Parts: sequence; structure tokens; C-alpha cells
Amino acid sequence: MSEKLTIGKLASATGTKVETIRYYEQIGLLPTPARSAGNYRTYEGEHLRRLSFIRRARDLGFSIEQVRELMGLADRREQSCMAVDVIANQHRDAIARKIADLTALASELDALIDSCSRNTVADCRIIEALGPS
Amino acid sequence: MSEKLTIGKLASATGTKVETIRYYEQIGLLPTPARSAGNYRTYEGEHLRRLSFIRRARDLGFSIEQVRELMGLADRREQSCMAVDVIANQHRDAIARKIADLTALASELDALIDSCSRNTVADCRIIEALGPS
DNA sequence: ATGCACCCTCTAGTCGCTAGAGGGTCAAGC
DNA sequence: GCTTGACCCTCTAGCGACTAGAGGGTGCAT
Repeated sequence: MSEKLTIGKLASATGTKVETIRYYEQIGLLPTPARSAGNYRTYEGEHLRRLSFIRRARDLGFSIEQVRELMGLADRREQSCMAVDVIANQHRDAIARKIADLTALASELDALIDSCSRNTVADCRIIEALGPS
Repeated sequence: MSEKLTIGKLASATGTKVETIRYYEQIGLLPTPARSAGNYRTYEGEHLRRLSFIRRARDLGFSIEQVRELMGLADRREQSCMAVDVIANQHRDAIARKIADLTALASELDALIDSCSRNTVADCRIIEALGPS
């Protein structure tokens, strides 16, 4: 089977950088692996599963702390998954807010850019709009 | 006129924190002001104008480096404002990309959340979806 | 035995602030 | 004139989530 991975193998298997894996270990997100005779980290299937979980959650924009919580919850399999639902919903709401903010920003910027007459800086509407009221 | 502001006055006049103003000075974004007998920073109209410019550009999501560039350009008033336009457009594109990314994320999350049966963690679709393929 | 890819630890840097320690200054009220 | 309290000063470290680099060791093929 695919037991015993070096950090490089684990990295390419999960699309993570080697340094990031070491960082996850350092902050206690990934359990410390065994070491080889030459002091190399040797990872097993469980590490691969954990790191895949972390990667996906991070790709979905969950913070490290949220990932930590989700992993803690995922390990208590007999419990209600309401807490999981709460975290996911909080995150969705945060994303919705971010989208709204950025959309407002984009239209402000669009208006600014449209107004630019493309002449000298002296009568550039963009610079003007940024200046004092 | 409104010459000679203390850092606190400048802060409240521009909606900036005092620490942030000192930070802007430290990184060379805001020119170093004169000092009073008691070593207090004394700001003038020009500082107010500059800081207002910075604040607005930052509120529109421009990075510190972009603000620095924009301010440099704004000072060369006889030149073409094409460079200004380029920066603004780059920034608008970056925002558009961010919105697209977040929107994709939001719908992934929505699907995930909808699928949750709200039972135990063992058969929680959210946890499952985060697990290894 | 030599080269090269990979691994190790440790430290510092990124961005844009923010917070805190440990002090000095200034104006008002008593 | 003395105290109180709001303001100011410098310096350093912290946030999140990595990333980069120095300076070295390991493992394997040629």
C-alpha cells in the first residue's frame, strides 16, 4: 500500500508545499510523524487523509482555527453534526458579506475609471476623486 | 486656517488611527512633519490632503504600494494620466477575479450546507465532502 | 567518490496594521 | 503650584498563513 511517504511525496500528493506541511505540524494542525534513521519525517495514510481534509477546507476558505474545530468535530463521529453546520454557515455568511463589499467597491472603481478623460494628470478624474473633498 | 494639527486631530479629521499615521510616516508614505517644543508632531494642510488621499485609495482597496505609485503620479500634474488608468484597471481586474472566486466558493459551500442531513457527524455530508477522495 | 535531489532546523520576512510597555507633555481645575 | 487626566512619544512584538533563505545533512545513482 501507499504507507511511508516522505514530506515531498506527501506534498505533491496533496498539492501542498513542503514548508507548509512543516508549518502545519508546528502549529499542531498535523500530528507529528515518525522519523527515519536519517531524521526524515515518515508519513502514513492517516497523515494523507488529514492533510487532504485540511487542504480542502482551506481551499473553501475556512480559517486555520475553523479547520482545527472541524477536525475536532469530525473525530467525534457519534455526535450531532449541528456544530459543523454552524461553522459552515458562519463561513458562508462571511463570504456573502465579502462578495457584497467587493461588488460595491467594483462599481465605485468602474465609475471612477469610466470618468477618466485620459488627458493629463492635472485633470484626471481618478486622481481628483481620491483627493480631499 | 486649519494649520497645525496634532496627530490626534489629524487622526479624527481623516478617520485614521493615530498608530496608523505613525506607521504611514515610518514606511515613508506620509512626509515627516515638524515637531513642537515638546516633541509633538505638528501637521499642516498638506499632510491632511495627503492622508485623505491615502485613506480614500485604501478604502477603495488599493495596496500601499499602489497608493505610493498613485501619489507619485498625482504629483506630476502635467504628465499623461494613462499610468493612473493602468493601475486603476489592474485593481478593478483583481477585484473582479476575487469576486468570481468567492462566488464559486459560495455556491460550493451552499451545496455542501444543503446536503447536510443534520444527524450525527458519522454521516455528515460536510465532513464527508472534506475528507479524502 | 561525486553529484544532485531531497531532507533537516532555525530565523526572518511578507502585508497592513494593532497593541502594549514605559515613559513625557500640556492644559484645566483646585 | 500641584495634581489629574488626556494626549503624545519611542520601541518592540504580535496577528494570519504562510514563504524564503541560510547553512547544513541524507540517500541514491553513476
